Amino acid sequence: MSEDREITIYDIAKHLGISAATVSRGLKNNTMISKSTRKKIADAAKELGYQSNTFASSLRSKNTHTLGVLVPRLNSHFMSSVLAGMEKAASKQGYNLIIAQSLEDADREVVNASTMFNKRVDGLLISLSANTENLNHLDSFFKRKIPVVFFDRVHPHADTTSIIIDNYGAAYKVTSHLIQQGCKRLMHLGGNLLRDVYRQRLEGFQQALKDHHLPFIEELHIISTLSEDAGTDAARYILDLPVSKRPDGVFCANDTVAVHCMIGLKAAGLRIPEDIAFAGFNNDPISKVVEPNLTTVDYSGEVVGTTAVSNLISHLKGISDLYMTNQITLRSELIVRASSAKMRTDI
Amino acid sequence: MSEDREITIYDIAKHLGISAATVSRGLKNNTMISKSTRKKIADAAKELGYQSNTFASSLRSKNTHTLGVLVPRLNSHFMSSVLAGMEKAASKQGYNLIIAQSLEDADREVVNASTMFNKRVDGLLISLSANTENLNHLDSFFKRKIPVVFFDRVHPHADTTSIIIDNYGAAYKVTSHLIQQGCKRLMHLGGNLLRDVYRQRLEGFQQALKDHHLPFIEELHIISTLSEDAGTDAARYILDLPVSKRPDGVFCANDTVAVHCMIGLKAAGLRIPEDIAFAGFNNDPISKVVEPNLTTVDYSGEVVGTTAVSNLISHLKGISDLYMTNQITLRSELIVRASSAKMRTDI
DNA sequence: TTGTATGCGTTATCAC
DNA sequence: GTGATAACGCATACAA
Repeated sequence: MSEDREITIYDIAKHLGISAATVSRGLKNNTMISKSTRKKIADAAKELGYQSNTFASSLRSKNTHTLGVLVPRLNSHFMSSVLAGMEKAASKQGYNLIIAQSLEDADREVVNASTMFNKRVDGLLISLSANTENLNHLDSFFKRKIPVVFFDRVHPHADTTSIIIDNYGAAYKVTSHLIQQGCKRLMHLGGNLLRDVYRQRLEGFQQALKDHHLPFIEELHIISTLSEDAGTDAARYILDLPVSKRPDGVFCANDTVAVHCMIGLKAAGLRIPEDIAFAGFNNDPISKVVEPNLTTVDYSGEVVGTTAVSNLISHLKGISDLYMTNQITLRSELIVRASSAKMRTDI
Repeated sequence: MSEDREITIYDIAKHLGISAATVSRGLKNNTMISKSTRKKIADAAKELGYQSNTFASSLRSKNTHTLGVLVPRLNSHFMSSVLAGMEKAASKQGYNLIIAQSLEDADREVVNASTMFNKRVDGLLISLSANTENLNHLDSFFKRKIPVVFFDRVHPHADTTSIIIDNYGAAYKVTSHLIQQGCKRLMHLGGNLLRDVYRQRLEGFQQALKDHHLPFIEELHIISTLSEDAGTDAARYILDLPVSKRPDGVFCANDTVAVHCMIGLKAAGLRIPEDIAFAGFNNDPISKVVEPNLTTVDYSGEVVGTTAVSNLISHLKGISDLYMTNQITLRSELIVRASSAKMRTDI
């Protein structure tokens, strides 16, 4: 009974004895069309089971109401919060998300960017892979003035907006806090320095040391992927150090590496924070579960996501200024928990 | 200098003095076209900065190489693993993902399904919202024979494949394990029974009780959203019970609720597993962090994702059988950890 | 191996 | 308010 042919506005037009143009307008609630015909059109559409064809529309109207999202990995707590925020904000405004991950591989990022362009996304949201070195793969976007918004793993570029937090300041604050708790030999478990986020966390750490006249000890600076295994490895590294060379406080660039380092040390009988204090970054759910609870930096992935999308869409709609805002710095907050409440050792 | 007009196959054709049809074929490496012209076309494309327009192509060829993904929430550890797996499998086969979340709201799910259809996704991957009651919103897909694959939160339907694990069996095993550890008053912290996953976990729990001649105690059956707060609430509920009425073992439908219930009880001085043993579900990262580590059921979200996508795509490509496989049950495994290693109380 | 002609479903433009 | 028509960029049936 049901033809396999697609039902089009022409079918509705024929059904009602009006033109396809009118149907097209009516379906979009164009006020030019009389209220009564609009109603007739809507009814006929429902009756015939009409479902608009988005890309026929896109082809003609030149916009897709689709945003491309390019992330290093989908499956981290932070990133999935960001995506949740993005999806929420986008769908509220009638936009869809097409999502791809680079898996920290710059080549894959290049391919994905090209796919996004071919799908003619109205805008691109991107957090760079660990080893992306330039933005050549985004040139098509820049040339065609398709707005690009960076978030988290950003890269300075004139024509874009970046959504970030003050990584430097937060790291400075965390480190100063550890120092105030009595730490004198501080360690840093950091991420890839090619990415600003991790570089700035390192720099904030270093500056805090300097301001408090403490040394930056190369031996106590480890760069890793910040994974669970990296945390376990770091614990082993610490345990292998002569006791006198061990750190008495560790600032980690994320919570995962912090927690699994703590677990490794605890298993070896070290006390936290008495022997070694800890602080992480992200306020991941595990930070509230590990014992002692992990001091960390809280900032909302969801807000990062909604902010990025809102900014992009308002730019698309021409609501924003002529030029895009260049940088949006979101709030972050130091959350002090037991892992850094070091007992005073000088009594 | 750069026109704002899009560069099309016609531009390439003109540039080379050949027909657009040849260009179209050449770009897709059609072997009909001589190797030399193919090379010329590729070169010209690069030179002119050509970028194919996916939906002009889709309009004509009637497939989009895009899969729709509809999930209750993006930001859970399990779901983001699933999505990561899906994206990996899809991109490997040249497909893209367009992702939306229902936020556990059936109405939003209806809207999203319609959007997906309007975007003419080649297939749909869906995990149902907590309160979805029927599949009417998927009728357009069924009618047009657009393949739909359910995963996790599934719903039986003739024309679809479901990717699941044996929730009943896993729950039965977990519960039996708790009983073997000496638990006699078992509690269940479950999810919405409208969803098979949670219903089956309950049923496996109940059957294990029955088989071991233990009672199912209504008072010790709580249904919740399985959130952190739900865990905290459950702890309070348990603490408010007269000591003699408290459970000596708890089986939770996910790890989040388990862990936060444990934390609440520990804060009140209860010992785990001595006073109350615990088991969860999902093998979430927190299960390896909480003390004692949480006994749980492990199954890979990533495998769920890749399986769902592979199955869908092989169906699209006509590689699979004439009819879709109806149900695929993936492996799950009981992971015994300290939270259920109850001391024997009968010595 | 290549070219011609047409249509996919919609919207923009211009006319009435 | 509504209609006729062209155009969006590409792929395909058919012809050569």
